[in-house]
Amino acid sequence: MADLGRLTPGFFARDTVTVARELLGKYLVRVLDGQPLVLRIAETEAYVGRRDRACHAWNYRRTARTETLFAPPGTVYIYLIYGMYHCLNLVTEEEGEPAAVLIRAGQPRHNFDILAENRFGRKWGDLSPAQRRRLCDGPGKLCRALSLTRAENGIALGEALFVADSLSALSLPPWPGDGEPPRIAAGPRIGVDYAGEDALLPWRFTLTDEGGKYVSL
DNA sequence: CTTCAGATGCTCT
DNA sequence: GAGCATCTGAAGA
Repeated sequence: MADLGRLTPGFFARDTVTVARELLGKYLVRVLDGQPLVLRIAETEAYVGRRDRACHAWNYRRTARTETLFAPPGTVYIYLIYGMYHCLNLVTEEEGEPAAVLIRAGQPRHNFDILAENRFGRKWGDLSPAQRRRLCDGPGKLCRALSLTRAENGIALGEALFVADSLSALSLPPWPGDGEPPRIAAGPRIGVDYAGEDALLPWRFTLTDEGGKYVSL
């Protein structure tokens, strides 16, 4: 029953903007030392190399870094940004089409103490309300809380990291409000001014329900 | 609540 | 050598 409810490569082998929208409300699971750290995905962005100047692999640009974007759908793409933070992406479309969804924010759902330790070096109970609210409300913070680095770049979704459809698929109790159909807003992506006209594409998606408190900036 | 400077190192020109 | 799909802490409104 463990694999039921996990998103498969087929989910990711589709239009990237659609995948970015549909990942909202799904559960990102990071398994660390046998413990599942669980976030409800609250903010995503689509990057499409074929046509998108904001994408590292724009116009099929192939370098050591972008090589992962050409991998099969469901591959994990993690890169270092500003010398000290990491960004988590999930590769989409057919193999050879360089595209991915950036996971920008999530709401803590399970193993709060480990998430808090990874990010602040303290347990959940010792965090201020502001720290709790901001635990995973940005791509760098999310990677820190989940202990994801370039060590995980290029792996396939599987044992160490995967996306689940529901909490029940993880044998976790329901979370109040998570059962409702997600309300979604779209807007321009963050920090891509260098991309010219493509910076205006409404390819950033956020939850606007309770999850709206957990999206970046 | 807001703005702002500085951190820090990899990637590509 | 320039720039980057970011974050933090300090200072002010």
